[in-house]
Amino acid sequence: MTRKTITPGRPVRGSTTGRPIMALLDLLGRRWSLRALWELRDGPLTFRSLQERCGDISPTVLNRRLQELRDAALIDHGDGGYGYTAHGRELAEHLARLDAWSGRWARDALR
Amino acid sequence: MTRKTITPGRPVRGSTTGRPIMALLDLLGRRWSLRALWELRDGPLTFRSLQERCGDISPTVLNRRLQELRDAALIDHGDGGYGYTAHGRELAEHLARLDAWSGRWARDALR
DNA sequence: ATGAACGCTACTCATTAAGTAGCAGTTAAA
DNA sequence: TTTAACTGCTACTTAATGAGTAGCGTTCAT
Repeated sequence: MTRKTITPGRPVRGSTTGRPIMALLDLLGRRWSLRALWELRDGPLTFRSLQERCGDISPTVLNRRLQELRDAALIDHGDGGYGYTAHGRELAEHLARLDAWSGRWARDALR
Repeated sequence: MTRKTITPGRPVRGSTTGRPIMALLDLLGRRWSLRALWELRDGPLTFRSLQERCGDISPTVLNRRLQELRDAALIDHGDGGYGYTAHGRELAEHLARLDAWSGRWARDALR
């Protein structure tokens, strides 16, 4: 099996430069990637409970995303299920800041 | 025409809570959303040059993403083409921080 | 009036995700 | 020692989304 792994340093959808940010935007721009990362914020989750928290996302896709995130060393699968790696935790902090920001965005950007 | 607009306060793919972060993750998790926002970082771009910078993405999809981002008040279309709104600029700052972070991630997360 | 740029829209075809079923492995209790 | 409930998946079919290409109706400068 040849997996479509996202690896910084290698070309990526719509970019041949291999700049890390491109790899990252490609990875996170896939359906459910961001959401899955977000749902792990309070600690590891099993495959099935993560699936449930993502609104009963199809296991096919969830599994694909999890493999990609694992290949990217953002999550791993250990005791308690899927959880952040050290780098994943750093990325999650960025998401937490986005969460705070999104409140303001929601309050006054629309209407 | 009924557009699939992402609006904080309204339910979204895989979530019925309407939390702003859910709307945001859904919006940004669509293909080319993040990339398009990223490519506007140095100033407004025309539809066609934005398309070019995204690796000749199909105009159909680009247009859809741009409409969504416009509806979300993250970009607008004025002199010089598509550019950030005030909120869009704030979001872009988050992306800039991700860019900085991704360098470290690339350096020591893989191999 | 011609050409070049603009922002699109309309198609067809390919890829991706959704949705549902179920399997093989582990654990723990009866 | 089978039963039950969990685990992480995989295999399918169908639906939705994106890719790819052509070209239209503007505006602008020549």
